[in-house]
Amino acid sequence: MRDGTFLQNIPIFCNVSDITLEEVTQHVKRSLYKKGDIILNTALSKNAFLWVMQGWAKLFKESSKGEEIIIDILTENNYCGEQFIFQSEEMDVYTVQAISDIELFTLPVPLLQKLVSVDHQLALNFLRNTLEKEKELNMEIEHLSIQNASQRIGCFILKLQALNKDHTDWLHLPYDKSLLATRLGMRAETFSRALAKLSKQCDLEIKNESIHMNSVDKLVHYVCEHCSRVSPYKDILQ
Amino acid sequence: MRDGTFLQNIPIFCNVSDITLEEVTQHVKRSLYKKGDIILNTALSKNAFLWVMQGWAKLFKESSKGEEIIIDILTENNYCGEQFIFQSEEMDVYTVQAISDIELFTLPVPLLQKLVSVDHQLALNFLRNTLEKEKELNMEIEHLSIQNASQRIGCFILKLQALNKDHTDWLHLPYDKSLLATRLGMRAETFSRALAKLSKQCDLEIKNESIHMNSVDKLVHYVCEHCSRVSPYKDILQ
DNA sequence: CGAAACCTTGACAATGTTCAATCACTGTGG
DNA sequence: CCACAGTGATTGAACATTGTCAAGGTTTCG
Repeated sequence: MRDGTFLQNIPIFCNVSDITLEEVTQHVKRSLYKKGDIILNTALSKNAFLWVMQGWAKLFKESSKGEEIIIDILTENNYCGEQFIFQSEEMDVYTVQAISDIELFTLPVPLLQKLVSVDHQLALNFLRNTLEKEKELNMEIEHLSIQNASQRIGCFILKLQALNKDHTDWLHLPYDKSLLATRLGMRAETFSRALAKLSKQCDLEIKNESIHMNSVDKLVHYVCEHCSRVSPYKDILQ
Repeated sequence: MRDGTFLQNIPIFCNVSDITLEEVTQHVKRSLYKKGDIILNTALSKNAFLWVMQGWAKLFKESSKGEEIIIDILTENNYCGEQFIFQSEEMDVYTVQAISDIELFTLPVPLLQKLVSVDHQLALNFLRNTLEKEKELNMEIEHLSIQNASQRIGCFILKLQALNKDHTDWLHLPYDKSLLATRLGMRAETFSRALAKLSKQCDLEIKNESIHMNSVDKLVHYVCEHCSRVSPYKDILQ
């Protein structure tokens, strides 16, 4: 726990001052959780910055009617809690739950508030990462408007392939299909039908939660048809 | 043009150093444009940070098929071009056009790059504003999933009311309905029908582009039904 | 094995899109 | 002042997509 060398590979802490690194090292809490574990409850979430190193977690809260509202799903190099660094009066609190075995670290928000206000490089790193997030959110909005259910699923599969550094032949959906459906803005039933349609259209083999692409090209062509992105997955995938 | 006192009321430049303020004052370009004017073309956009002081502008680009893709619509205290401050290889360029008479200022991106890397307070201001934008984008995504067409229109009307500082009885749609439809993720025809439905449901009077709310409460209740926001317009409006 | 959770399928309803026709408003030129 | 073209807005009808509800199938795990 005292060894903070891993921090220097985290984009947020790249090139920050030795003092910052020292303070962070002293307060950082690395943890492992099992699938299903509650990582942060609503009381804790507003005081924690959380960075995922490996695995998957979901952020959700309860609506007034008691149903679960998914706010975000995080995987490696995603994070949450940055909104609390400049806390305004009213802030969304949420619960964070592991949806796979997961490795992560957390930091107290008050510490980050202090460090960001002092360490210029840290502020710049946060700015860069937040701008990147902003860009992704803009893409997501565009996709919700112009992609149909099958295309959104296909887009998710392509992102999964980009995460698949070992280039294994088969991809595995990292969490439940019903949760994925919610994440992609559709019902579980729609997901089921849309995935079936996609697999016919783009020559995918599907066995339960495993997917094999016979032709990445076909999938990219079907998914990225109307996308405004300068370089969609056409170029990212080999 | 030499007088930069107005800058201190712009959130981005609040409390920045005198040196920064001096540099910005020397390079800032305040401008007025008429409705329809092109403010930045695709070549210029990637070198300009743009802040709207009054009026409305649209950001758009051409898809591969030549159709117009709306990226964003800006009004007072909105801005664009912040993505270029940390330019990665591939960046979206766009065209900015005035959709009402408009007052704004621009700054060269390279200057901002330099100032942000030197002035800690400026970096913090950008970070705060970007986090705020991130929050708004998250709300927009939630709304696209859970609100129907009428509710999204109602939500826009409530935001318009929040901008209406003079508390005039009648609101005026600030730009074409067809553009507003696109902005809200629907077709012009759907917009037309959904607005008619909304006006019946929530007791609105509508004459061309003018809208009068007979009951803000009814509208808020209809629009914010499922919204996860801590304080929706219920509390913002008197 | 058996219960629980998850997924799929069918029938039908609700919502939004597409295409074509028409209407309303604006501004121009005769 | 009117005719007329052009733009934007509305409406109707057919269609496509997605949501809803209910039933049944599959997988997982004690």
